[in-house]
Amino acid sequence: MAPRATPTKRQRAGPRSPKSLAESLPADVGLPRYPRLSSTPRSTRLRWSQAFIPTLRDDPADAGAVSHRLLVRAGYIRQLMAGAYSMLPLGFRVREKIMRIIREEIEAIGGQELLLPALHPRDLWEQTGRAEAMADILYTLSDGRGQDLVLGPTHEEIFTTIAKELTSYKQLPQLWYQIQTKFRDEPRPKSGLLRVREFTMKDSYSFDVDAAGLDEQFDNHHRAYTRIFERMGMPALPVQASSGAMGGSESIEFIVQSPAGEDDIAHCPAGDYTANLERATSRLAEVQDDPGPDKPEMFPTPGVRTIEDLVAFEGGAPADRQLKTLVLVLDDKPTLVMLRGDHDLQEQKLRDGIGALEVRPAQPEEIKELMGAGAGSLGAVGVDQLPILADEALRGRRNMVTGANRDDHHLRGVDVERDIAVTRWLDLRAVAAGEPCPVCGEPLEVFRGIEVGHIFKQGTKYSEALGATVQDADGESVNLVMGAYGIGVERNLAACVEANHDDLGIVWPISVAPYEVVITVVTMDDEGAVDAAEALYLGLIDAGVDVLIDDRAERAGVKFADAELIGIPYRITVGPKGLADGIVEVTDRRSLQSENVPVDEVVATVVDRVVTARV
RNA sequence: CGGGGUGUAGCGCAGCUCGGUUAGCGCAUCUGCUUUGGGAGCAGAGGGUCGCAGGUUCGAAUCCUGCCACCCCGACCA
Repeated sequence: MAPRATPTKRQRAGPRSPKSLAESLPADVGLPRYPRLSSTPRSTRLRWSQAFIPTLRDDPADAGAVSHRLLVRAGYIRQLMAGAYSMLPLGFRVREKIMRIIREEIEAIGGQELLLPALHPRDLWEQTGRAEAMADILYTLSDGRGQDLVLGPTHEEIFTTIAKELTSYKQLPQLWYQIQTKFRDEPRPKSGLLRVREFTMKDSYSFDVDAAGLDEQFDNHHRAYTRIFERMGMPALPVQASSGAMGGSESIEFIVQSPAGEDDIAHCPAGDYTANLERATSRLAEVQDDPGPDKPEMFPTPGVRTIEDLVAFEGGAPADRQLKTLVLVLDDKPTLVMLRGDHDLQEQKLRDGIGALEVRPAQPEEIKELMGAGAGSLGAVGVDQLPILADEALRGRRNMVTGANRDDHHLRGVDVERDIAVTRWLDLRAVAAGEPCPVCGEPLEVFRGIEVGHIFKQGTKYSEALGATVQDADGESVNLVMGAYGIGVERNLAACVEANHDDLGIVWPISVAPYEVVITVVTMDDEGAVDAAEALYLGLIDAGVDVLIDDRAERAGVKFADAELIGIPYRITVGPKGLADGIVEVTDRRSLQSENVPVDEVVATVVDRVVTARV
């Protein structure tokens, strides 16, 4: 992975060092002056020849996701171990710009920045029950005194602890945030920056005296997040989501469509419904059942083990007339779960619906012992010793077919409500692509996406557990009503690449590009080209543009390819040919369109374009 | 956690089945010359605990045992 960045002969020799070059410029370069625009202040004068930008000619062998491949190849990141990445200078700059956008937008809705420790006493996590609930991802350690510690995977506990100093409703609302490192022992880190074990997160927490206040802060975040992702050049869809272990009443996640993502999203093309499959619903066609017999009838079904077997079996039934019976162990409690034969269980719905932490299928031996038959012949008819959870789609269904709890036998004529002692009705089935939108009936599409942000209404879960209260206007002590709002910084960086690249490399939106402009000096051996390029460089720096000058003693082709790979939005190509006619070339990275611009106008032209493109 | 795969120079790989000189190739790097507007050519050079540990053997990158790491699929995942 050797960097191509090497000092040129001239620089090693000395006379072309940045300082002496600047001094050597004619006094009347005559470039217009612009007010300094907001820009990353550091390293503005670092030249490519000295920059650590270790680009690779070949793709890394073990990178699957596009963003992973490009970020490694273009010299933005390097892996230290599974799920832990170093940010190289280019990656660092992009990360800084993303954090700046996030800060601006959270400050704009009243956020106050703080910084909390990453190291927490385990006690605090015991108090909210999450030491257990999140045990599998929690990094735990102990110090020299034997105190148990955890590395924070999120910071509700700590923010709430600080919020205990709030005493009056008059101090509310409060909106606190930090940008800080999180640690999560992901069982399977993957896809480069998309799923890691150590990462930076912007997490904000809102504190209000009532639900109305929370609603307002939640909506504020919804708007702020929309702006953040727009500014980053990523179309992100707000999606109804499961709150999972975070708890709370409502949550919306923001999803960038990408095959590298891990979430499946049901989306109505008409635009009026978008939901994570973990909680998506659809409108199902009504099914008309024949009355059927007065009571279930057993019939032999030799060799029938699956729904499909029974569809094909003489005297069987189509899948939507079958009852699928699953034996699951929910937090050590065996439970029957019933779905229509052609429906799949959405496990997160089950978790959310009954508040279970651990869900696993029962072992074959357990099933045999509980039900008296193997998994291919199960049914809920006559079962009274186990809880029975039934999917809503089975309500009112009659004359169904299901297993008889006797191997190689099934029951027909089952009336769900008459014959089965359903403990609870729940929405448990996974929506499939093509099913009708619950709002308008259009067929839903299902796609994969990356979760780039998630906002939660948490209510009083944490304030209750930790005793964070204020007095309201009536002098009553009430629990703080909380919301929590997260954005993963590096994951956003990767998602941005997923959404902005082509065959040649990354195509950064100007708002987060490590440099806004690269000046490519075609030949370092042509003094005229070098001098002109350096003059443009200084002019753009003066104008507050983030500009990189490619002063390497490389061939033009190498410089062009690298500029495209690392994805700088504008390239100014300076070479003797053009200069003979008084022009340089300005190339737009996204369209790859070039145009000739007179040398003495190019700073103004490019500054204008950059400023317009900044958001 | 289950299944599969891979560890040899900065990166990408061959060599291993069938043990035997100083362990190779491409890219990258360094030196020189030539070249120079789309990943140059020639000549020369540097760079390796062959993932780790143990074992078998006169001799191990190669065979055996154990361990570790990384990748992919699944499970899992605020």
